[in-house]
Amino acid sequence: MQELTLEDIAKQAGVSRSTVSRVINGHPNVSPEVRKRVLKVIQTTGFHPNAAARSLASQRTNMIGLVLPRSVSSFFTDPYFPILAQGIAFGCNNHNLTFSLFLVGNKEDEEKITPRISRRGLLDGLLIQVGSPGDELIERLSKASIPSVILGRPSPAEGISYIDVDNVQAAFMATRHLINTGYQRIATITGSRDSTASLDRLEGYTRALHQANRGVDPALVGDGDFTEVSGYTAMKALLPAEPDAVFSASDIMAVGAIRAIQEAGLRIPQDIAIVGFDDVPLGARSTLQLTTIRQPILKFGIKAVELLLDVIENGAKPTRRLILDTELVIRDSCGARKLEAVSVER
Amino acid sequence: MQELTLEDIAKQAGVSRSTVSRVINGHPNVSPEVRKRVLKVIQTTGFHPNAAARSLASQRTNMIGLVLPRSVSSFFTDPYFPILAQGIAFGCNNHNLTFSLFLVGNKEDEEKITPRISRRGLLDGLLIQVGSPGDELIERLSKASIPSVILGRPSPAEGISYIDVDNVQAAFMATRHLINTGYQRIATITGSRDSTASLDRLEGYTRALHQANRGVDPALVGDGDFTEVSGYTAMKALLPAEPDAVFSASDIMAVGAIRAIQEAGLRIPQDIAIVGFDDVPLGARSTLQLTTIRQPILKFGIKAVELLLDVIENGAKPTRRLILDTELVIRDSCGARKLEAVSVER
DNA sequence: GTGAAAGCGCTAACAG
DNA sequence: CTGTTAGCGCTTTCAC
Repeated sequence: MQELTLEDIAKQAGVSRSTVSRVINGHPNVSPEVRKRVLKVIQTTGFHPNAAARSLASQRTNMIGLVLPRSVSSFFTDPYFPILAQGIAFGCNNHNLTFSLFLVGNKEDEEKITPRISRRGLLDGLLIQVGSPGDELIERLSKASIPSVILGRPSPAEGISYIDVDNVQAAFMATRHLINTGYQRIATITGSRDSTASLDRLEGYTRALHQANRGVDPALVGDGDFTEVSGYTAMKALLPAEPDAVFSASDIMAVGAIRAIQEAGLRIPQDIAIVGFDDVPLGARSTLQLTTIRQPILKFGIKAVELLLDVIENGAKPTRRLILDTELVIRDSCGARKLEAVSVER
Repeated sequence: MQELTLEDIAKQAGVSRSTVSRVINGHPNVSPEVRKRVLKVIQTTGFHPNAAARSLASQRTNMIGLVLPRSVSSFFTDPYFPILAQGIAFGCNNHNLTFSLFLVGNKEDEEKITPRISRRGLLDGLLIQVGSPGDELIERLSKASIPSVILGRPSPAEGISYIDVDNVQAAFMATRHLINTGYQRIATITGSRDSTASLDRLEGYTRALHQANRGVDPALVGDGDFTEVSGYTAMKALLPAEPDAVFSASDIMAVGAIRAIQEAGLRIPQDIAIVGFDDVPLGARSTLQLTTIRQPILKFGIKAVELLLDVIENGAKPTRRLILDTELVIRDSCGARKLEAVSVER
């Protein structure tokens, strides 16, 4: 019913189309009274400027996209992505952007989505989740010369703007905490080996051990892939090596590991301590309070939007790097609390 | 770099702009040879038509939005929504639609998002998740006269197109299964009482009981709100009434209930049987294999997109209703398997 | 401070 | 089957 245009509003307010455009876009150089008059007409008519026309004329769509490549199959399996999406949605709401989601399910989707995404006049910019190196999606998309920011550290990272958390430092903290708490045989469960996040976390683990003048015992390094079942399997394989503590590269894998530990009749943290990574809400996934590294996922999403906005507005060069800090959250599963209680008693 | 326009392609192919437009849009009335020639130029130049210009001229954006109202706070807590989002994304990929996500976080977001959504030239249509009746979002958006389909049964539903699963029938099946398996004191844990899904599930539970000539014992009806912790709390409150089976209106609440049951030192299904609803991947949330009602969530999303497309293309009237079927998935938690095994042994 | 006018890049009659 | 032409509804110089 309301097929109103700028022209209609202009007529009703007794001004020109340009003036209406100015007040809508908050430009200066409009006399207060005229502005008021126009605003009033807009209000009463419930007018909304046509988005397509505006995009066409201004060369800005105020839309950004989030691309989750095929290799990110855990979209609905790991709470990480929903939270991330929510953070991005918040960021978009803050800046009046529209948030569109591109889930690449299979090769076919990839073929279809790529041209759609790189079409000009659709998106102002792109947030791209790093996947496995096999995904040549990042390359392809960056060739499309659309402003973009990678979520996570890509490899190689030259000439690419990205946002990441300090995975090395985080894993270092987690492992050092285990060392300081007194554990001797500290194992780790890695994420997919082809992800930089996983590699960085392994690096942090290694560094902490080295700093304590210990070596990395291959028998204490279990291979996971960020899924819960992989955590379970890896832990089972680790058990014969008799670790007294485990640093898991994700909470979800930690949940799997916990199950393996409990099934073996061992107690946490008395027999084996465990530290996770992410601090996602596990709900009743386990009764145990998990000590973990808190990633600021929501903030990560919000910051990613802001970084992308910066790239959109000020150009892709120089490339930006934004590394967010993490935090060690000590709860029950690492055994440090009890230790503390004991020392207090002394 | 590639600021190509239709005109450029036309020039290079030695035809007019309209012809290029025709081949891009797959219109008939283009000679095969010309089509081939144009296609070739498009290919080599890597040309993509400008989306904004196309939207403006055709009055179609090929974008649809999913709106999750404020009352849906469980976006990252319940796997349901990520799976739904994935289904919608698939549907969009199938039809070359762009999928935008509107997460309404708070009242402020709502104020900001509503006008953005109802702006013409942005979205062709809207998928709106039902929330609690308090959300006047549906009303507001439907007033914006943008084609839309509600996800779930709204109340009232007059004049509104929606897609839903047959919650009454599903809950009926679940409860009847419990009855047939031989349980006498069958409890239920409801979802938020202001959601139609929850009300319908309670209705199905009631009907099954009535059909078996049993009444509903208020002491066996526990109030939840679709969160896991509410399932836990509701179950604790139910325990004194000594139920021998429980139908939980969601899997996530069932997980909470299971925890409560186990903490009370009771076994599942020997002491208390339990049936959930949704069939979402619970992972190691519980070691137990949960008998549940399978909702075709992915399909739900895909169908929703198709229904919306129908509304967009053929008008909002008559209003559409699409009700998808569910399925009872028998696993361990209901005790029927064992029963079966026993009867075989006889 | 305000209006006129020229596009933004495409689609879609309408001729031919 | 193909080209010409008129917009789609807005932003944005450029005069005044």
